[in-house]
Amino acid sequence: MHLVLARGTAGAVGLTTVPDDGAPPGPAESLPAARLAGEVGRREDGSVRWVWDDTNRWYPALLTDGVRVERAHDLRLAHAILRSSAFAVGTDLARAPRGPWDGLAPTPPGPSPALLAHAGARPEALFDLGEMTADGERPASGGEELEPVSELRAQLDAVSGSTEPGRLRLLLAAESAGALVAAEIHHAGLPWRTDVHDAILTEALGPRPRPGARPERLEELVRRIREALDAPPTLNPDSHPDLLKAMEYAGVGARSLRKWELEKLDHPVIAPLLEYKSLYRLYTANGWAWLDTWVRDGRFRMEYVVGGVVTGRWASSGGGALQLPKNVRRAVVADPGWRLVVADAAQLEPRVLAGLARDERMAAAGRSADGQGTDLYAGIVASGAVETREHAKVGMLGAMYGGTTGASAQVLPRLAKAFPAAIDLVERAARAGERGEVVTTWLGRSSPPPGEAWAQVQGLAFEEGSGADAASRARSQTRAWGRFTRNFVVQGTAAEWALCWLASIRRRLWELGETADPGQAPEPFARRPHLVYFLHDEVVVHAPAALADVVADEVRAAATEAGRLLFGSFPVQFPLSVAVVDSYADAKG
DNA sequence: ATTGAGAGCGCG
DNA sequence: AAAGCGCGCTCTCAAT
Repeated sequence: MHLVLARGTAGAVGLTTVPDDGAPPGPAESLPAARLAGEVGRREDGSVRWVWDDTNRWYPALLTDGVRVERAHDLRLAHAILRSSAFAVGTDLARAPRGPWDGLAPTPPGPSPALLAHAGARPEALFDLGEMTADGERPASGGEELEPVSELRAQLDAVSGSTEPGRLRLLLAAESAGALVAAEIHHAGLPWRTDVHDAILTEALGPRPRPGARPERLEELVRRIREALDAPPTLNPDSHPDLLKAMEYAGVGARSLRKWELEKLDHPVIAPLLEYKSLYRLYTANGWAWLDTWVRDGRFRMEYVVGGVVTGRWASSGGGALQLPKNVRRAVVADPGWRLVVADAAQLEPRVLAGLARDERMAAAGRSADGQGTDLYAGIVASGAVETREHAKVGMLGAMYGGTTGASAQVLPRLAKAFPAAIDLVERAARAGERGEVVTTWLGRSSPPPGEAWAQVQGLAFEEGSGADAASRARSQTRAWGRFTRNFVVQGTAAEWALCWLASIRRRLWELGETADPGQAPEPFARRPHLVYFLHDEVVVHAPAALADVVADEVRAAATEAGRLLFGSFPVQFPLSVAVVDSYADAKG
């Protein structure tokens, strides 16, 4: 059963029951926003699916009131998928003209709407629609109203009228579960020890400088750089043109300032410069300013953007949540009496490719009798396809990314011979992209069409009297789009596996129940293990110490479940490396 | 003052 | 070793 939440008038909330069997919706009930959390908590029984326009518009307020829901349907996210899915092309939803549900901007997980509503501060602002769209069009803000009940009907019809209702149903459920997870991670926050982070910074950079000044260690390196280049004190190492000029004058012979280019050169400036760049990065991207901005009360509150990447991966906004450098992960420390369970999926993308392509031999290469799986690249070596693990790895990466040079291209023919189904699948995706066609993930997320600029460049190449450069530009653009679609099917399906994994972990953790003593985590997680981080193929669970080992087992079971959800009985395994640690840095990365 | 680009590096 | 996929962030510098 679906329970649809909608904005009512004067801060009221409308609640409508929509049966699963296509029967007409019940009458809309109206209740004051202040009573919403209580009402949701009362009706939540683990089987209802809560439907709302945007998870971040509703769920943070519920969490603040300690209410967690088991299942949701995020209409904004679902609409975006259904609108372009190749599985749903013939449906009314896909054929309808652009409407208020198209191009809705995600709501940031900001201050809690319910709290604002209680405080009486601009309650209508709680329901403001997002502003921008990719093409600059303004979606319905004001004029057109979002009508969640009829939109749900349209979406359910689109799913059942699609060519793959089962897969789309799973995709929408997984995407929405992901939205719940993202909101919960924001709510709980990643445990972050400011004192440890500060110690890391002080050790590397020296004490925190006064505003506008460079840290001691950086200042010292700048002196050495100027000295090695015989440059004046006006040389600004943060200005690339400035620095390159000085290096040219000193005869260093650098064509760029990229780390791996500099590493090939032999000159006294190289060592201090490389060290400067590395420390400068730490200082600017994850230094004291970052700490001030993003860590409050011992928690880093990430702002994930679910479905923010075309492939279906999550993006993030602010804080660089998906780029936490390894050297600051020491600051991620479990609360006293709690542990971190860190798990990452081993060789996720090639395994997903094996499932996608139904490549029995590649699946076998990553499989072990105990069901836990074995190193896929080692298995490829054992199959005799290539000589070394490194060859297997760069070969597979090249196949999935479209690499055309070096060792990766060299071993590709041998992989193609040993695993024809897998390699053929990515090659076909690449050729489809080169023709300007759309490709689709296993569960039904379709790639965007190439776009106007693409067609223009292609058109120019065939025009009368167009030069060789126009033709080569078109050719290189064609290949680039082929690499994109080649990767899209793999990366996108891996993202679907990860969503299913997350959803399963989330449900299993909740089912583990409560411990006796509350920890420092906010309700509803004070006595429960909960997700605190997600990074494409990796999760961190914050768990009461006594539950850490059983949590590790559940996370493994969830990976197996995700594999089954996507690929049924096809025998591809998804092994994890799991560590129970106090600090994130102690999990082997 | 604000905006957009390019360069570079962090993560998977 | 530094090609090939997807991102976000911070910096400088030129354009507005």
